[in-house]
Amino acid sequence: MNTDGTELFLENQLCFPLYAASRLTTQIYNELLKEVELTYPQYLVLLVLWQHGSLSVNEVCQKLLLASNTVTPLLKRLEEKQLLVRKRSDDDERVVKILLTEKGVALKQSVAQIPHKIVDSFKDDSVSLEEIVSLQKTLFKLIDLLNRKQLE
Amino acid sequence: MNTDGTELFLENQLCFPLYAASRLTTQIYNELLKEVELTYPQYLVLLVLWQHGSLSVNEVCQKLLLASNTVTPLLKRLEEKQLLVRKRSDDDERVVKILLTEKGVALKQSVAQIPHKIVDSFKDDSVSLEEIVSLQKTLFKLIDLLNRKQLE
DNA sequence: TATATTTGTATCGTGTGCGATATAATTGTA
DNA sequence: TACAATTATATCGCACACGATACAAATATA
Repeated sequence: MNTDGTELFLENQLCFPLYAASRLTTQIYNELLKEVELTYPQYLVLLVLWQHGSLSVNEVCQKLLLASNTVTPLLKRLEEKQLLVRKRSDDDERVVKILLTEKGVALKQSVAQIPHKIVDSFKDDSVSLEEIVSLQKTLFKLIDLLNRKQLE
Repeated sequence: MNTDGTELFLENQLCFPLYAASRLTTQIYNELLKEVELTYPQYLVLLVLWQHGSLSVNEVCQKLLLASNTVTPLLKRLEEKQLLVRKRSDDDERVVKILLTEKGVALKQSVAQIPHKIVDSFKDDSVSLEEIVSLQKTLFKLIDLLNRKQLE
């Protein structure tokens, strides 16, 4: 294990490929999301709401690893689109609950075919399923590590 | 190989971890870059210029996989900081050449210790060097694949 | 119970990313 | 040589991200 190599590796070859791969993947999503007039971050918010039902702003933040200064405006835009409603909690007046509207619930059907299209986008001999599985595993470990560092 | 599993995997577990890991990693860089008053994208521009010397706007775009609508304002901010100069090429009047100033060249020394600090940030038992190497490899394959799709 | 601290959400300002488009210079072609 | 297509760069508008900060509600503590 070469210390110099490790440093250069992390320096020039880990952060940038993460940055580039993230942008390129998001671009593919955005193309597919165009027809339902959603952005990728908006789609992420809906994904967690479809999965978990009603959540507080803070819970959405936790799931997406984003802060309220990003999530609040995002939720406002989704409320303008009438996909959800923001409602102050009665139990704790600080908490704002996010509730999907009928339109918001219904939208799930309209994006149901996106996973298929994404799979098609990725269909290629250059990256195997095993590699993707391994990639995903390591990414989650990395996220966990970085998330812990951040809270220190 | 389960087709359903693959779809769900790519759908919910590849794009989001890329997005989250990229943001979290960039945040660590930004903290370290604060003292030299650079952002992470600005640092990327300087990295390619330090490595390759004078480049055209288009060459910077190619290296960073960004378009001119992102890179041009980035270069303008770096020019305001007097780290580089933009100069129209004589050969081809469409081309703008980017030249590092003395200050821009000198800044390389000020960020020389960042790789060490990043390595420290990542020092953890949860992710091995082998995993990171494998991660990086797959990311570059993925970038290549996505880049090719984009040009189609 | 008063007050200090913490928590949940929001606001503000700056810097990206990027789709759409514009413009000028160059190249290709009839 | 005209004129169409391409190329390099820039502009504009919008939607994030995020650091810094504000503020009210809840909780902890003296």
